[in-house]
This record gives sequence, structure tokens and C-alpha cells, in this order.
Amino acid sequence: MSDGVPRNGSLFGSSAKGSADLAGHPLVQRLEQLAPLTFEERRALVDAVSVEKEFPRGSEIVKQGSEPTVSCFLLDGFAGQNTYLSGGREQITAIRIPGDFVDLHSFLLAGMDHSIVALSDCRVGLVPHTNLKAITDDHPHLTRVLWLITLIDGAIHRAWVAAIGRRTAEQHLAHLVCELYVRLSRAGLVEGSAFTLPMTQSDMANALGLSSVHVNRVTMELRRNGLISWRHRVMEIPDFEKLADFADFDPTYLNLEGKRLR
Amino acid sequence: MSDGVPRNGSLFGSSAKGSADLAGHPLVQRLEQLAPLTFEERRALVDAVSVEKEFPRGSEIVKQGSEPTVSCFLLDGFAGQNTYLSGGREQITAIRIPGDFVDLHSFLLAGMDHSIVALSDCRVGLVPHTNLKAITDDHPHLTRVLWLITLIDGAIHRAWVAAIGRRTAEQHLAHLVCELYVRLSRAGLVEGSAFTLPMTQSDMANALGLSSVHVNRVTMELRRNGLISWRHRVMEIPDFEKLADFADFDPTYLNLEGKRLR
DNA sequence: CGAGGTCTTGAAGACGATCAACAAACGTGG
DNA sequence: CCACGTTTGTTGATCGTCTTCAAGACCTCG
Repeated sequence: MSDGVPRNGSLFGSSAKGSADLAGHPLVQRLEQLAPLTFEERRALVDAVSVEKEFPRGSEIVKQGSEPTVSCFLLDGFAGQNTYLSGGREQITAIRIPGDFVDLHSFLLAGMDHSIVALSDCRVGLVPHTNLKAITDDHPHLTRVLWLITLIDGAIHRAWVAAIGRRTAEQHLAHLVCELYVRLSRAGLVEGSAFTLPMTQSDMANALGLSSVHVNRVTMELRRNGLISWRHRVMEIPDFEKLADFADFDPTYLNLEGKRLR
Repeated sequence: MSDGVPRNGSLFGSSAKGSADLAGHPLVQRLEQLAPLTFEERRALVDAVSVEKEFPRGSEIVKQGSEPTVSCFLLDGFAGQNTYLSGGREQITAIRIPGDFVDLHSFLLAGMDHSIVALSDCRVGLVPHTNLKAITDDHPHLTRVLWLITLIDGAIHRAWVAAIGRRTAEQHLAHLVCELYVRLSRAGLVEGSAFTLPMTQSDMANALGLSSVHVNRVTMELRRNGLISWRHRVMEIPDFEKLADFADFDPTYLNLEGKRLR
């Protein structure tokens, strides 16, 4: 955790709130997309958030090698899970969007194997690990839903390994755009067929394991073929089916279907 | 779950066992490398295993697209998490060794986004999801350890994304060998500086996202430089430090350190 | 209006894929 | 134990994708 601006006064920070509000909390909304929660579970979840913090674009929200005692929930903005290698090489291993529990895994993992970097200005809710510990002691169902969140992260990683290993650069970019489109849809952040994508082509290159020059060329090729239009931080997808088809995109791994967890 | 030979009579299958035995169960051993367990927790874990099954090399232990009601624990042999794409392309996203809880994630995930394929003859213990459900209802600490196992899997996936995206083929192969060396050491499967690796160069190619021809060339280059000798299913590492250095291998992600979870 | 970041384009070269052929190892049955 | 077929490993030649380096155009924001 580095140079963010501490902030209090979250709309949902206090325990003295009515029950109606709880369903509107971004954390509750996200988890209830996976499984319904009881009032007590919502309460426990909302109360687990301690403070909010803001991070300017480019800043490190969590540092590789550190051992955090809180986990971050992304309220606003895009962030990247960034692994730094020797020789200045870096690789983004996941893109985090509003509503994502960015580093829930740091609750149990010993040390951070990657950084969390703000890809745009970010607003983050902090959840102390002690609170997560309490939740796992008292709320088995809620624990399973939290666990599930990290399992979906794992599935996304697998999809990335397959994409980077066996798809062409063009297909890979298309696949990532499909993934973001579906996830942002779920988060209510797609308007029509377009969404705001604050990442630069160079950020994208770090996510795809390519050079920024090649991302540029591949982007232009996809534009030429009418699969995407990506300009001025706006990604537009004229025909999602066509793009998904080209990318060989199968959304199974995003776990949209759900499963009875209670 | 396909054509395996069902088998009963596990040494630890019955509930009527003495307490001393439990610590020797491979499942217990694996979890206790991460955190100590109470007697009740060991009991619950061992009792969760229903039957054992065997799978010949090349067979599918779990099928992509299926919705398993049991999870598999690998007692013996090597298995690969294999993602199949269109056009016959395939990518291994993780290598499973004896002691690994191969598809624990299928407990909560809706459908399998990948297959589990036997890379050698395998012996597997089956754990019904209903039993895992019971564990998560009654044993918070044990639940956290199981969760942690899947989080380490996620960390391995991240390391693979970084390796495949930003390392040269030579470094990548070296990195994978380092990973296997460390994990097999923990499982007590390294003798001296060598271990049995039942995978073919072609399997390795599927894990590295390369062609088998190139894996062969890279292997020979590493041999020429004295970093590995890999022949007849035996991988030998004359100087692990040297190999780790070359591969830019940092074992943090394997979570060897541990953390207080109780 | 100017400066720094981002995008675009070109040219050259490295890395890895593909195709093809052969050698070595393995396993299976006679 | 050997013969034979199959799988796995090895090598060469050629091709394509993506990288690197370099320079210029375009934005955006102070």
C-alpha cells in the first residue's frame, strides 16, 4: 500500500444503515451475481470494509514482494496485476475493473507475487484480513462465495495462458476485448456496443505479452476488418458475435451460469 | 470422469482407523505443509475421500465442459490441465504432481473450462463435492487451507502467464523445470539432483506454448550449457542455483514460506 | 502554444513455426 | 530374446510472425 489519499465517509461505511441500502453496495452486488446472500451475510460483508482510498493513474496500489494485511476492492477505475521480471520486462496477468476484489488472494497467500497498478485513477475499498478471517469463521456460505471469486480469477488466468500460448496476436487481442466486454457488461459499464477502456496500447501490450508496436499493427488490422473500433479510450464492438467467433471466445470460464452454493 | 478402473480398499478409506495413521495420508501431508491441522480436521479430510480410481496414460480424468460432482486428488502419477481450442490447438495450463488436489476448483466452479489428462499412469482419490460442502460448513480453518491450495494454483498460473509472455523459450523451459524441481522436492520425489519426468517433449511443448521441434532445440541448448540433462524420462539438474539464475526463477509464488492461518 | 505522452509507420533482423525426413527408444507379441 | 511397428527424439531448410530501433504525426493538457 503506498501513496494514496485516505478517505472516510463511504456511503456504506457505518453499521447503523438500513437494510435496503446494503443490496446497493458494490461489494454486495458483485457477490450476489454469484449467489444470493442473507441479510446477516450482507451486513458482515459491508462492515468488513474499513476505509476508502484513491490512487492516481500509474501509482502502485499494492507492491510486489509486500505482505499486505488488507485486501482491496476496486470501486472505481481500472487496475492491472503486474508481474515485474529482471531486465525491465513486465507482464500484466489480469485486468481489474470496477467491482473486482482485486487482491482477495492476499488474505491467505504469504507474499505478493505481483503488484497492483492503477491503469486509471482508482478508488479502492480496503478490507482488513482480520475481518475476512472473522467472516470465514462465522459465515460458511459467504466464505464459499468469496472463494469462488478467486476461483474465477484462476479460470481467467488459465484462459490467458491458453490465449498467449496458442492464439495469434490478432486472436489474442480480440479475445481479451471479448473478455472485457462481457465482464464490463455484467458490471453495467457497457453502453450500447461500446465501453471506456482507459488503457493505452502499451498497457495492452503488457497484458498480451507483445510489443506495443505490434499491438498497434494488430489493432489496425482488426479495425480494417470492422471487428473493433478503438480510439480515444473508447472500445466499440460493432458485432460481438463476429468478434467472439474470430477470437474463438467461449465465456464458460467467466462462470456466468452460476451453481447452487448454499 | 471416464474410463478408469474403480478400486476400493484404500489404506485410509475407512473411518475406523487409528489417529496415528491419519498424519501419513497423502492428503493430510499435503495440507499440513501449509498449516497444522487438528485431529478432527484430519479425520474430516480423510473421510471425505470416497474411492480411488486408476487412469492409464493419455486418458482423460476430467473432461472439458463437464460438470463434475467430485474433485480429484492425485495419489500417483503426473497429470496436465489441458485446454482445447479450435483447430486442434491445445495448451496445458498446469502440471499436476502426486499430492496435488487436481481439480479442487470444480467444487465451486460451474463447468470445467479445461480437461485433466493423465500424463502418466495415474492413481486418483475422489472427493465428492457434498463432502467438501460439509467441510466448509463445519471446519473454517480447514476450509482456509483448502482455499489456499487453490490460491497457490492461481499464483502458478500467473507465473506461467509471465513466463510465456515475457521469457525466451530457453528461459521458459528452464523456469518450468525449476518449478517442477521445487514442487517435487516438497513432495519428496527428488532423488539427489534428479527426478522422474514422465512427460514427452511434445507434452512439454503444450505446456510451454511452443512447437515440439523447438522444445527439442531448446532442450539441447540447455544440455549443451550444462544446465539440465534430460534423457529417458529423467530430468537432472547439476546446479540448481545456476539454472534458477538463468531462468530468473523466484519461488515466492509457490508459497513455501507459509503464513498463520488459524 | 508548447511539451510530453501516445499512436503510427518503415526497415531490418531474431525467434520460433512448419514441413519433411530419419534415427533412436520402447513395447508388444511371437 | 528377437522382430517389428509405433512413438519419441533429432536434424535441416524455409517461412512467417513479432521485435527492435528509429522517426515522425497526433493528441491532450497545462
